[in-house]
Amino acid sequence: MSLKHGLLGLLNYGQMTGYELDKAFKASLRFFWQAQTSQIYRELNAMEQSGWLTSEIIYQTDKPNKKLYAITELGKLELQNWLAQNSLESEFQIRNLFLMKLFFSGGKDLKENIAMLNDYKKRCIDELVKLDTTGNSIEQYRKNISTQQDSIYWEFTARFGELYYKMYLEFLEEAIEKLEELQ
Amino acid sequence: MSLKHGLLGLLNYGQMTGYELDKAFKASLRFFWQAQTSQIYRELNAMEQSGWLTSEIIYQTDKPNKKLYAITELGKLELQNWLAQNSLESEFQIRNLFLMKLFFSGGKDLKENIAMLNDYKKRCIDELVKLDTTGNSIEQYRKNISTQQDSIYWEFTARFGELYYKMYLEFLEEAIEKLEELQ
DNA sequence: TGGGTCATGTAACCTGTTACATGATTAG
DNA sequence: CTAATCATGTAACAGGTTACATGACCCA
Repeated sequence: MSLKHGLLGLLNYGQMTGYELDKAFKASLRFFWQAQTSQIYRELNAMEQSGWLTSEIIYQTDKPNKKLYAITELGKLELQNWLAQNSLESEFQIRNLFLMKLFFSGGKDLKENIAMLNDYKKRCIDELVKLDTTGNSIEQYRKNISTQQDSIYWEFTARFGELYYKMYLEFLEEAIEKLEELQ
Repeated sequence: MSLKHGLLGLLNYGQMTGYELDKAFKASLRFFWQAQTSQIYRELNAMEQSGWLTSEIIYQTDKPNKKLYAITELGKLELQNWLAQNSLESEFQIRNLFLMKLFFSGGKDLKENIAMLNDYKKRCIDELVKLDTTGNSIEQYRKNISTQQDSIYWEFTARFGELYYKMYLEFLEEAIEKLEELQ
């Protein structure tokens, strides 16, 4: 359970509709968790049934009606509990398909592999550029949504992204170099 | 689909039973992918039905009978196809619950958060020690199972692990320092 | 008149997790 | 006598993915 807690975390900042949550999720949490729109609606339903949320339908004439969700006391408790317990094992695990592919790449020829690593390198640089942009958006959110206390933790996660992709880039460059030596 | 391809990759080195695959998976791929024993058996079944594998029952008197799997031509093709196409988007995504928790940690008090980061730091050091040990096991596998061509890619994935956890450690130390300044 | 935004979902499927079951042999 | 190793799974559930559906309003 993780998407549920991400949604709880967002709703703890204030009431939101599924549509808004979807956008907020994709704007702020997308770097370390991904969720389909359909999954978000499904989870919101389940969370309401668990008593973590309440909803209210807002009738609109010019736009489709919407369902505004609010976190309950039970939901807040659940969020606090989740935040308090650090489950080191599960949270430390990596799942990385690129590494799995790389592990089995001995069967392919060198040139193909060098090309592959160069593709990833380009992608890596893209990600670093994107992070530069989101640095500013944290500034904006900070003023609008939340207390200053939160923003330092948001910056931490952004910093992780920066360090991560820099490390990734370093790794790719090193690997490309080693493969080129074999040619 | 990823576990299936990991299993294909292992079976491409030679015939194995589900039990052996489970152990091989946990020995070599566990760093970047995790799988339950029950899931491995289930996937092997599905893969045989797809015609990627064939199986042969080995009758034993002193031990339980076993089912030896071998990769088919179709399976090899599937593996090669998977290796050839690099799907940058999905393979680049991170899923990290620790970061999600950190993102929402503004509500907790400083001391708790510093303690949490220190727990992760300890765990990080543990992982670095573990990787040091597996460095040797690659050496052993290299001689036994496969051609020398493969081993460079195995070393790459181990190197990624090293860089990753060093980066993680650096990140945690930096974050702890910043939080301690706020006290 | 075609595409984007607003807004909600359902259905089917695939993948991953948890808990449980069986039973012989062997090493400490 | 107890725990580990060998060896196979099943069942139920939780979580994630893909494809599809609806329909009004607004802007170019």
